Amino acid sequence: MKSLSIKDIAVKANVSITTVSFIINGKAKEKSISEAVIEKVEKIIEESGYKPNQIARSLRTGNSNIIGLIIEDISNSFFSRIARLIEDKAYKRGYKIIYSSTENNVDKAKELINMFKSRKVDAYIISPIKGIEEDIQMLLDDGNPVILFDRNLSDINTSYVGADHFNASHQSIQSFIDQGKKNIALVTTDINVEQIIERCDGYKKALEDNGIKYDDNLVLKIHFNQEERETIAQIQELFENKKIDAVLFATNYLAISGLKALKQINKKVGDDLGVIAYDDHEAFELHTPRISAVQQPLEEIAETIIKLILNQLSSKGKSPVEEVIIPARLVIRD
Amino acid sequence: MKSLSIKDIAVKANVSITTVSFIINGKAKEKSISEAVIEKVEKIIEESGYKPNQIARSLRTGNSNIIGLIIEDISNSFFSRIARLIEDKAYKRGYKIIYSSTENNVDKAKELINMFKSRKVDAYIISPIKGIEEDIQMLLDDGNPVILFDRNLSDINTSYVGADHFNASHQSIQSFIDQGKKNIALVTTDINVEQIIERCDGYKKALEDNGIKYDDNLVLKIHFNQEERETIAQIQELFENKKIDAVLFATNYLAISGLKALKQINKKVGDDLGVIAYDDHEAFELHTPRISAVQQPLEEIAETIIKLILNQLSSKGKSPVEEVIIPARLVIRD
DNA sequence: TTGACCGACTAAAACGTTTTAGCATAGCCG
DNA sequence: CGGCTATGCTAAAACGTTTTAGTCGGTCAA
Repeated sequence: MKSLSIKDIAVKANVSITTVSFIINGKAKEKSISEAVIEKVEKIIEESGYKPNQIARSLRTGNSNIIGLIIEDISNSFFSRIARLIEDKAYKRGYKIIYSSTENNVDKAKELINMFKSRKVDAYIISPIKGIEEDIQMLLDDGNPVILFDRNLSDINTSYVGADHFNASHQSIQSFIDQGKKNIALVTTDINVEQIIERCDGYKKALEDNGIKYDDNLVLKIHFNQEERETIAQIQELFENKKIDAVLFATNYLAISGLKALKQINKKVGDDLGVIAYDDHEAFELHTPRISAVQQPLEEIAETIIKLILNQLSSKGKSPVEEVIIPARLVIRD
Repeated sequence: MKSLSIKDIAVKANVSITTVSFIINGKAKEKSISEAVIEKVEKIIEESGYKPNQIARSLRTGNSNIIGLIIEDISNSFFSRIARLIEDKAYKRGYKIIYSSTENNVDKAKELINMFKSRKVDAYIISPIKGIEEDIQMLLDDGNPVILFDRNLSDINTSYVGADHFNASHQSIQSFIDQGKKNIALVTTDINVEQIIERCDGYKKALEDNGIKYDDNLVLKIHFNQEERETIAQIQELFENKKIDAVLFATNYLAISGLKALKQINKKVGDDLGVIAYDDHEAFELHTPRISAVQQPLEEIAETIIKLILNQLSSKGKSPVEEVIIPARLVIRD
């Protein structure tokens, strides 16, 4: 069963395709189509359930009303929540989101960009990784709106929205120190992205500010794509061999693995062992004792991203590059 | 900067558009294009970084290589994990996923279907809700491949993939009874979807099979879109007013709210109060004590969905309708 | 020498829109 | 009455592909 085209409607209404198109696009008044014709055509459209073919429309107009969202991993709750918020807000403005996960793989990320490019998405929202600077620069050169979020790429001059990772991390460590902790570990990942680096820098700076010597042995860098089992083993090794009275996990999934690790070796979180996780997670509120976490203001981040994107989309010319750094909130629990 | 078109390539290579198209689509041999020309054109394509415009391609061929995925809520870990798996598998076969969340809203679901329809997606994967039967039937009538998952719609005759909710639920309750529990509560949602109904039916049947009378007062139906605060209050009320020694939560987010509720009123999960959650969640493994859960085989579900979709896409004719029910696994913890 | 066939390629239609440019007719002013 | 403007509409080009139905020369068998 072929679906209806604008032509079918035109024939049924006994008017030209042009007229139908004007009516569909709300230009009827402007183009001085008579009230009678407008009504007739609208009735026919209504009755027949005709929907314009977006593909043809996109081909003609050059825009797709689709925004491409490229993230690390949709199954990570930070990203899935952001995705949901962005989707929701975009949807309300008539845009659809088409997303994909890079899994921190440069090749996949490049492929995704190409895929989106050939699909002519109207704008790109990217949580980038090192190694795709060139591809992003090409998008910018072609005049596409691009917003980076969560992590910045210093070489790229485009708008960015993210939390203040440095200060959040600094503040977390400071809170440990204020509680009298001295041997503070950091469990982080080995992926080389700005937001992770800032978290490390905040850690170092806080130690330094308090006259505590930075000890490389207390920092564990976990390889990104490895099995959780291995991660757990490495964390256990760290805690068994070092004297540690507090730990900052640089991502929520590391914190989850870490808590599992501690549980298995029967190390209790509490007064003797402080834990803060970067990025909140439902599990933390529920854990006994409850785990403190750095909360990124997801709603605000999503809202800002959409705002910037829409600005760029409406002002055809170059919009100013904006970097929005949003404070994150350390939620101390128990 | 306009992006390149096939015409630019043709001009550069001094051949016709047709020839370039054949080469791009791997039909060069078949159409007897000479080796020399193939090489020349491929070189130019390579150098110029030309990518075919998928929109024009879709318009012409009528298919988009996009599969539409309609789910309840991408920020729910069950769905985000499934989405990730589906995306991954589809991607490997050259398909992209475009997804959207219905939030259990019939109007939004209908709109999404229309949106996907006008975008000419090649196939639909839908976790449906009551009230969109007609729309789905229209898709089927138009000859679109449609796979339902997670929940079935009895009125609709199309392929379905889901877990065996009835038995998983039955088994969960049976395990409570085997431990000597008598007053078993069920916390579920009020959305009227088959998979939830099956979970309730499993609950009832298990009680009946063991000669325990079904008590309506032990079943709490939570309104879907309400604030978590309210949910927690209702659950607390249930536990404060009834004698309950075990509870099955029909979804993972209800279990999370439930555990928070119990924690607040200082009711300890353990020997005196058994808890099982439907759908696993990282928080359960981490909880003290660890929470038992029904695990749906996500990997298998995703794989089956993709397999069915690809079958339908390749066999242009009507493929047989298949209902695949996959056993779920009750993981008893602690 | 002819006709059939083959190899190597191409012209042009078609997909379903949007949009530019223009065509009647009518009314109005001077 | 001639020229203008407004009203109400439409023809046709264009967007970038794929694909059908060729064309054009050459080779080979009869």
